[in-house]
Amino acid sequence: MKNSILERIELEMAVLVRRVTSITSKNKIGNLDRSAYLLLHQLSVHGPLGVKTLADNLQLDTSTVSRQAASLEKKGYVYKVPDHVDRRAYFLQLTESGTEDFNEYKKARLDRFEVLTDDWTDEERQQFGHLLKKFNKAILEK
Amino acid sequence: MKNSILERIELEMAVLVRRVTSITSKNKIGNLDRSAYLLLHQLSVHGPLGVKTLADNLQLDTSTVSRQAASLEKKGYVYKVPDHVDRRAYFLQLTESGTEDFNEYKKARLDRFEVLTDDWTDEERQQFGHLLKKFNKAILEK
DNA sequence: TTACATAGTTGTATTATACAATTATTTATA
DNA sequence: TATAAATAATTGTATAATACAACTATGTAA
Repeated sequence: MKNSILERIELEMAVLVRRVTSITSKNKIGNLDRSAYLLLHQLSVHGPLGVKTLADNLQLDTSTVSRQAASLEKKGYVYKVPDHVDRRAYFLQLTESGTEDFNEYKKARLDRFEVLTDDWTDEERQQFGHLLKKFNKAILEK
Repeated sequence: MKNSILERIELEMAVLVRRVTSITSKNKIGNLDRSAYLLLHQLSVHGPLGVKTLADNLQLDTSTVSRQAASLEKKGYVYKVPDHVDRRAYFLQLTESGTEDFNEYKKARLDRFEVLTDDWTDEERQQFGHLLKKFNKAILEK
């Protein structure tokens, strides 16, 4: 029945979040945690962005992003570029070392996922990626 | 290529954890948060368990579980049953109100997942549940 | 019987987060 | 155009979930 499928998804999702959280709280490769990673990911994909935009994209409060940004700035991973059009705002720009460490962290994550799915078929990996993306989109929109 | 599939999984997983965390930090149905939910889930599936076993199952520190248990006890969701074999330990037993609120919370979660996947095929839901489970198992074992 | 191990608790610290108040600036309105 | 409302970012404060370390009481092994 549909309901038992949902029950499985529901439970495994709770477990997943619990486990992944517990992994990422330990596995700090270099100086990056998951939050910082997602922020840098945004910058690496979209180029320089302001705190507001990042907060929207990451579904976080601006105060949270502001602190994350400050922390990344202190580590030399990003720097602030004034927005000459709107002088309240500025853009967070990835530094070279930020880019480097981001890539290193990403590589380490990929290696981890590679191991975790090394006995999966390509079809399964494909499906999993597809469904995760679909699910994330649903969360965002519904 | 295999690598781009992994990149998708890797990214969507980071996003998923971020989004789900942000949902569950707001959506406190009744008195339950995700941690408490998983603890009660353990009890509801396995029957009365001690702090140590719960901590192992949930991959948490015993101190963390101890506090969660204390908090659930204060809310009247569980109570402690002394273990007469090992007098250092006891079992956490679900109360009636604990069971009730657990079920209510679970129902609310299921409804949420129902909405999130209402335009999915049964096949997709099935696959998603299956792959999540497989992935969780991999995290635990690898 | 003494030493080591274990179940649980409590003290302390860290991290990620939100909300509220504040400052500086921009946009809209009267 | 002058003033009011909105907005970008920061900072103060609070909370929640977590870990590690120290401790107590009890159990197990040498």
